[in-house]
Formats: sequence, structure tokens, C-alpha cells
Amino acid sequence: MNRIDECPAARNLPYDVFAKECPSRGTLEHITGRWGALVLGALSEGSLRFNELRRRVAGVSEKMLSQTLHALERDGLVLREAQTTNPPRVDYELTPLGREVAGRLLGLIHFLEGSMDDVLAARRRYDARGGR
Amino acid sequence: MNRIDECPAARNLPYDVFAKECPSRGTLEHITGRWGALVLGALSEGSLRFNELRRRVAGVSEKMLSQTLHALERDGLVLREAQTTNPPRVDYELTPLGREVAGRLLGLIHFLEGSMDDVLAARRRYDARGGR
DNA sequence: CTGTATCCGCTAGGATACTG
DNA sequence: CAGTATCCTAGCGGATACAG
Repeated sequence: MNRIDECPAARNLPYDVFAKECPSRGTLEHITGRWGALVLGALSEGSLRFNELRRRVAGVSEKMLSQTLHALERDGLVLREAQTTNPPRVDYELTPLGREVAGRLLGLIHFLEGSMDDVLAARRRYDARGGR
Repeated sequence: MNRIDECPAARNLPYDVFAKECPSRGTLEHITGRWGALVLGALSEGSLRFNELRRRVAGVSEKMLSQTLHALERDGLVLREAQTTNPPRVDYELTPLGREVAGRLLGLIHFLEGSMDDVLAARRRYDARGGR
């Protein structure tokens, strides 16, 4: 097990997401982007087919789902398994790396869902005093 | 301590980030958006002033940093403390809620930075076989 | 220093139609 | 079912100028 999470300051890695040109920033955006996080979250409950994903991630268009899946597959987070049957059947599932990322993301999502009352209260206060 | 992370299926909350109209989706986007994640990550190491933040989050423009900070403040994740001195001095720091969110985000970021070799290897494989 | 205001290009992303 | 192709637009986000 690594100490990375426990001691950020002691890290000595070639990648730094705070740096402008680091490739890790692009991957972070795939993961945390508008649809990436939701797709990973959905797949963490098990493999899903294209249209199952579309229904689970309410509001995503075919185009964006397709694009998102390609990016995540390219980054090695999602595995695409196509069967050449008719009608075609394609299953998407997480890789081990994807599972770790999705687990962390889902932890964040669930914490957020559980904190929304606080968030909405904060918003009302902010708006009530005129957004200063 | 809550069971939320341990047992997603047993949750029974009024908020569902997978639903199209749920306000939690908007907040998730503030948190995981292009700049939100980096700002929260930067502030988790301590309070920072506006231009300190700009330097730490390399590449962010004044406009987007300002916008991001407002959104995070409104959601109750960031606290803004202005001193009416001359020259003015404004410190930004995390609220307790913001600290929890930022901690989880930072865990994800550090895990990602530690996995970038795998990610880049996956990308090379994907590209080598022509992106199928 | 800490921002806001304005202009504007670019592209993320939605709608629709079509293919295998 | 599982996508790709095309068109189109709202708004993200950068650059610059200005203000308190």
C-alpha cells in the first residue's frame, strides 16, 4: 500500500496535476468531467450496455456518451467487449484501475448527496445577502 | 460516521446525482469542473490569497478563478475573508464541508498522479491498434 | 492587490438523421 | 442495438482594459 494519500508533501512523482502541461490534468478532466464521473459511477455497480448506460446517466446524448466512453477506454479505465452477434451486443466494464478511480469518485458523490441540505442552505444564505 | 460509502444500495436520500434535474449534479460539476477540483486541492493545503491561488493553479485566468471561487463560496465549500486594508487582502479557505470534499478529491488526484504511467501505457496500446 | 467589465473565438455538446 | 456523421448554437473561457 502506498503513502501517497497520507503524505502529499512527501511525494516525488513525475506528474503534477497543478502543472499546466502535465498529461495527468487531461486524464483528471476525463474522469471528473461532466459525463466521465457519472459513467464511471454507473459502471462501478457492474457492466452495462450502451443504452443501459444512456438510461442510467440521465440526460447524456448518444454523442457525448460515445465520446466519453472512448476517452475512458483510451485511458485504460473502461473495457469494451463487443460480441459480433445480431443484434450487436457491447458491454462496458471497469478495469481494475477504473474500479479504484470509480470507487473514490462514488465516495465523493455519495458524500455530496448526503451534504446537499447543507449546500442548499449555504446557497440560500449567500443569495439572501445579495451574493457578496 | 455514516454508512453511505459502504452501502450505496441501501441509501435512501432525496438527492440522486444520476437524475437529470437533481441540484446535486450542479454542485458535482462545480467540484469536479475544470478549475473547481484544482482550486479545492490547492486550498486543502492552507488558505491562500487570490494571486497565490492563480499561481498555484497554473493556467487559470482571473475571470475563471473569480467565477470558480464564487460558485464554491455559494455552495458553502469555500470561505472568503476580506480585509479592508490598503492594499486589499483577501484570504480564501475551506469550510469544514469543503475540507471533506477536498480531501476526497485530493486522494483521487494523488492516486491518478501515481497511476499515470499505466494510463499513458494504455493510451499507447489504444493508439497503436488504431483506436478500435 | 483584488477584482469586475467587455469583447470574442472556439468548442463542448444537443438534435437529428443515417448506417451496419 | 450500437453507434457514426452532420449541423448548429449557447456559453466556456482567454485576453484585455479598467476600477476600488
